[in-house]
Amino acid sequence: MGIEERKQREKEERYNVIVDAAEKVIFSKGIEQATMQEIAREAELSKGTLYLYFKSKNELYTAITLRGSDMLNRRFARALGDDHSGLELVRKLGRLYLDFVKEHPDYFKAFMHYESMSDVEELRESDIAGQCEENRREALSFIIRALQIGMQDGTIDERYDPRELAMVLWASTRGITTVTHMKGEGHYFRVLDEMEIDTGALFDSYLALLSSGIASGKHKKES
Amino acid sequence: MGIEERKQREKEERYNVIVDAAEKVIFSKGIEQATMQEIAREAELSKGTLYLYFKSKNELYTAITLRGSDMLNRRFARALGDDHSGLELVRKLGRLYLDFVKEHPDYFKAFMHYESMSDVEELRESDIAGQCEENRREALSFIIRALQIGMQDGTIDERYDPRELAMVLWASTRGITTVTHMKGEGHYFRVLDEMEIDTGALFDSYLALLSSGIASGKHKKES
DNA sequence: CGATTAAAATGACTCGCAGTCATAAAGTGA
DNA sequence: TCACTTTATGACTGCGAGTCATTTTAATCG
Repeated sequence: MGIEERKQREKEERYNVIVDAAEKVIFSKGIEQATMQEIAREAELSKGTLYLYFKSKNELYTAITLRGSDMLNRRFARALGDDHSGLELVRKLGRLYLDFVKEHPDYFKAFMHYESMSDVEELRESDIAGQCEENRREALSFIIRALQIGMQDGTIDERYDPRELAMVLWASTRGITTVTHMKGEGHYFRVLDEMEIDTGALFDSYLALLSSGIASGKHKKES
Repeated sequence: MGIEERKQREKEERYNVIVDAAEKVIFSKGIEQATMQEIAREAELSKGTLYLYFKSKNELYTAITLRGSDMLNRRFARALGDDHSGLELVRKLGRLYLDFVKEHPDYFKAFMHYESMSDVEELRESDIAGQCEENRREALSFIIRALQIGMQDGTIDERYDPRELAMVLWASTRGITTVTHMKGEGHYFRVLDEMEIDTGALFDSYLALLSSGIASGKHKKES
């Protein structure tokens, strides 16, 4: 009796069709200008149906956030499988994040929006937001693991608390990627345009700075 | 003939009355739930009048952002007058930013919203947003100055490009303050709650990390 | 196969708000 | 007091999020 399963599958399929449509519309006109009507049209469904799958427009946008964070975490997970030193792994994770932002600025925008909503009651009731939180936890755990590997193989200073340090790295890297994101097409951020700073160089500076801070004595590259 | 001046003054006064009212309403219910009608009531003016002073609800919120950034910059400016080493100044600026966020989370929320709007056309036409950009430039220039002071007095490694480094510091500090902000009342950020990390300690770690990265050789505090 | 019931989809409708604009009031100057 | 300009008003419009009574589709059973 595979009927239940088939129904389940069809439900997931519809869910994905809707999120696909939402991405098309929201990525092209922005969350504020996008309307549920248009997303419904794009998905070839009625507006009402959208509300059978998502509690609100915001939750639908959260589903997009979830997709982005899934993708990012998959990349992180893959990198952790590689055979690198802990310090290299930490750098690698940072670089993957940056690449992701450059490659998928629309998902990053969704991340930003999700964060700016973090004090809205509505979020807490949403399963989808719950999964986003789970992904955040996982991402952080990847960094912690990389740090622990580094402490074992001697590339990272073992006097740090890996959990605290992971949070510091996560947060500060997020800041750098935000700036990189805003350097992109169509953002109003004058100073960034005027100082003709290359964001690649910016990120390299950042990594060098951090590396020298977290590396164990013998692995610091001092001039 | 002080009539023109008086009119000017009255205009500014009304502007401030409106922004005061907007703060009351928006800070208490959030930008999405706040209505222009209610802000008008709070300001004891009609809704139409609000639109004589602000192009849109978003621009009104931008005016709040401007107030916040003015306040922050004033604090920065004051600190730069103090007699500190460059390295200490850089740390001081970071700490001032953090204190500001803790003291005025609502302004910081406005900052976040302003950033998440940076790709909306509308912003570019707004004088008020222009002043926000000017403030960003000024804030960055404070950091650059602190770095230059440090390079002169020998507390900061002079091999860095101060402008690039300033941007790195600005961006990464922003990331840390964001996390600190989200640790506060009513934010949905599970990992942060579960790991019972103190944000004060987090910031200290961050500062220590950076300091060891940017300090000149003789000013590093190695164990 | 109908017939019966359950589940999913629909789109017309409500409601609330951002933003407008014709009208009114207040201020200015002669 | 009148003519004219500037500022304020709130009724009004348009639009879009979210709802829900109704219809359509699909599963279940005799």
